[in-house]
Amino acid sequence: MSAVDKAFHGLRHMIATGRLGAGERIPPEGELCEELGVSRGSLREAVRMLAALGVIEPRHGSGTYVSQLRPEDVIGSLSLTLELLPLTGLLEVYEIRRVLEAHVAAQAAARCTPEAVGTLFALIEAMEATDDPTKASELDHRFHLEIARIGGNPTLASLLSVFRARSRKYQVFTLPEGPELRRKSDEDHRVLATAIADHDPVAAAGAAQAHVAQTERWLRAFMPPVEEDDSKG
Amino acid sequence: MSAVDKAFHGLRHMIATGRLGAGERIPPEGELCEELGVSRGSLREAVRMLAALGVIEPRHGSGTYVSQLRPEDVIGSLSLTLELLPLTGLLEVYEIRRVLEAHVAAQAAARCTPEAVGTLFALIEAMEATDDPTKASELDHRFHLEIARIGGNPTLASLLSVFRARSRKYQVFTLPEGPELRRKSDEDHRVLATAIADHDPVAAAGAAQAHVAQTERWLRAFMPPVEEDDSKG
DNA sequence: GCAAGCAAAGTCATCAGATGACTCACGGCC
DNA sequence: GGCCGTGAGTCATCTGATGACTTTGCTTGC
Repeated sequence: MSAVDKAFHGLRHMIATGRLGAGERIPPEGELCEELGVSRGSLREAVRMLAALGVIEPRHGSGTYVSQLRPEDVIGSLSLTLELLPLTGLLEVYEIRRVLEAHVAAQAAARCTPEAVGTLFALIEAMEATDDPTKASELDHRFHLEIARIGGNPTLASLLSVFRARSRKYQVFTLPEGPELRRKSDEDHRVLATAIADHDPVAAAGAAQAHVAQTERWLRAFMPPVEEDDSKG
Repeated sequence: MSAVDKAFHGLRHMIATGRLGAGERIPPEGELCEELGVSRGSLREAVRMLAALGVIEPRHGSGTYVSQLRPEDVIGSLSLTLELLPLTGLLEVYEIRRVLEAHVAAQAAARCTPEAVGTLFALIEAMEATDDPTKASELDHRFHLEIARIGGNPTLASLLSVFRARSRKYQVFTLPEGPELRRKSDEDHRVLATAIADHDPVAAAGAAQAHVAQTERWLRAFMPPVEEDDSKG
């Protein structure tokens, strides 16, 4: 076993067995090097691996801390790499989204509160009011995130969040056909939110599935290639 | 932006834009250091991060290669960290599994071929024939993997594979009640495989969902803590 | 007594150099 | 023609040194 592997599995084991708890600061590099029997360089590579996977978080000048180990911490690590998949992968992701969005919509319909319904319709109105495609996309994301939150499964919510981020890269609303697509999308949102407000899981699931399928059809039809994405260079 | 971040995003960008294609060998460390303007140490940390995420793969003495960028390459990176989540996270994973296993079962019922049916029943018989809980667990895994494969969505198949691995860590079959649980599990498998063979998506989805829910109930009931897992030290 | 600012220790970040280990292809040798 | 050694290329690891950042605690001035 290589030195980096030794350090990686050693650290992971410390966390798995509870010796290092969530949120806790891990020993400084020097101590860990001695305990694990590797050099600082190898240890740092192992630390970076776990950091990329959302398990630990180094803070310059302070120390390295175990993350909260919430589902979104670990699942969020996919967001940086899922968009590297080729397009066939994206279409497969849409199939998963159809199923899961339908499920969370049904769950949300069964569990939603009046306040949650208020939030949903507020987001819809904000979406309909704006002309900025970027802002609309952001509000769309928050709308679906809110439904997933109401659904009551944080792991599922973060998984869908990652999948949506992959889809959102394609910015379908900025196309010439954008306004028309947005109008249809806004309609879908109202149908979905109404079904949730009515506590009608079947209608909500159907509306969610149809909405995802619609987006997927647009994407198949226009298929704009994604090239650059470093908006925050 | 830190040196490691610069190297990480630089490499990721090269892959995202197609400058480095799937399976291709990336330039040696020295060249990349010069191009990205970082030291070898920082570059290596970035390489390790991408390797942990399943995007690239260093081979000692040969070079560093971009992975095939298949869905399982990227999604498989979750398998090392998902088991670090606390138990509440595991139960949330089961909810996702219920939905997705039901979906793939339905898809498999719609798409399955006679050969695939033969494979399924062969696995079932092997499962029923063995007394070794570990081997039974392995065959169980292959059985569900085969259904997911028939379902036709590799991304979904690898996602479910990761989720099942998390559940399998709990080794429910090694409990005193193991034999009885296995008998019930084998029954479930026959019902599921029969529904798929009959091209009955509704029955298949129901059987799959019931099977996952059953496993989940056992886990809630017995809840054996997971401590160690370094079988391959 | 208190608050602002400063100083020092602790920690991670980065770089540079050197050596070892492994892979692979080329060419000589049998 | 096949086998084997050899050397170039590449990644793996260690060591040492320096810089940057955070945190803490103390000093200083009011």
